[in-house]
Amino acid sequence: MTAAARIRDTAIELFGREGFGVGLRAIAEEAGVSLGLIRHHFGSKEGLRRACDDHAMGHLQELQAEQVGAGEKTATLLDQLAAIEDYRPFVRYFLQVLRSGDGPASLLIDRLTASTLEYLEAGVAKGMFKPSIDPPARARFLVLMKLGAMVLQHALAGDADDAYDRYIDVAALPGLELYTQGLLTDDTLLDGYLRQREGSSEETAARHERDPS
Amino acid sequence: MTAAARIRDTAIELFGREGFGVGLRAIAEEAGVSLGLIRHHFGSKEGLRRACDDHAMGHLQELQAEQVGAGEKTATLLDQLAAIEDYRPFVRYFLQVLRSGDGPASLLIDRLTASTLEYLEAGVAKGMFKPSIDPPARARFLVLMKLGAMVLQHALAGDADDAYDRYIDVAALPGLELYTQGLLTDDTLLDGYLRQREGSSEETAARHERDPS
DNA sequence: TCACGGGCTATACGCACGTATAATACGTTA
DNA sequence: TAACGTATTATACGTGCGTATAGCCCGTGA
Repeated sequence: MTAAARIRDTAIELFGREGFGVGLRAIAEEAGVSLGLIRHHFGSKEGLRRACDDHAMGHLQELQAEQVGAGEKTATLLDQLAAIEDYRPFVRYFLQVLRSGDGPASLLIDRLTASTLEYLEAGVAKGMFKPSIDPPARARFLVLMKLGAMVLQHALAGDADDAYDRYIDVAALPGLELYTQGLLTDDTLLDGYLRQREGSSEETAARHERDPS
Repeated sequence: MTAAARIRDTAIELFGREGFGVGLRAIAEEAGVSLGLIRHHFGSKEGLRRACDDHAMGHLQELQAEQVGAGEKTATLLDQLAAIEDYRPFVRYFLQVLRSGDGPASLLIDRLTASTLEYLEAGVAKGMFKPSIDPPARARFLVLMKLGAMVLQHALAGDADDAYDRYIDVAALPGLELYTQGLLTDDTLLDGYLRQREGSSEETAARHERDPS
């Protein structure tokens, strides 16, 4: 393996375990190279970060293409990745990206939302999932909740290796229960919200009628 | 207002807006004091951090005691706080605490879980919420998802001021929908999980029977 | 009146970081 | 063989950080 690739992989590992605050010297030592070589190959810390992003995103896209339509249960793509030991460094890296918020975080969320939407719609067609009033919004919401919980759990666990397993332990039952039976006993809150939204959107439409700015 | 209090409030504001990586010099300038005074009053950066934690947690507890049982809709305590302009700095600070994962993050989650559990059980008693197989696990799960989504949204928005409002916009409808009707059309997944769990816990019990370590 | 202590400041120390530069080792090509 | 570019290293620079120290200002009590 070329030294540049080794540096990149080490960086993904260390960024994932300790966050992007980790120093280049630590990465250099862990990779068994000098500090200068990192700079030689990647130009700057941000350059190294970009290379890590590209590499990780490439892996994600690759797997996304492979497993399209292969999912059966309620597992998201990141779940499937985390279940495979070899991909855990990437999952950890992605969680750090999300936690930092910058860089390709929105891109990552958009991609996972898209694949989730696809998966949900297929499930709706098969009669497995209930239809939604606003399918894209539902997909995004579910992704946001799921990833958020994973990020949080990961942060709480002090980035321990078994953070993902512990997440599964605490989330499996309540998640299935919520997905199966919901939480509310009647529709009044949802109906109320829908009526209110309809009202305000009509107001908005009326305003636009008068002054279409 | 005493200078120490001004430093503390400024620190909560800046830590909340820019994260705990912010320098003491920036805090000192914003508070209109010298760098040394922070050290004089709080000993170290960690001391200042502790003072901020205590102050924010105190506010939370205070409000928690005030509003016990006052909640009506599906809003968590942090929602109620975020809705009041004056408390947004505290909400931002709490989100940063959760994001960092260290310090009182678990304590914060435990407290919110406890109040959520209380709220859920009251709702179950009133026939508003469906009962759960494992109420504490459900409460913790809901808190983890909700807070996680908030943290994520906050991180994505680059800590913009309207992050919370944008969160409400995207989460209100899908959230109500999920809470009202669930996601799955039948109970097979949940039943399957329960059967499997029962089986493995019987195995565990049997193992403990033989070798109660 | 004078010593004293706490609020407060100015300045400096040491460290870790990302960055920059110069030099070395080495395989490839003319 | 000689020239050259690439991989790689060692060392130094500048900066911002948290921390440390010495001293000033001033109200208070003996």
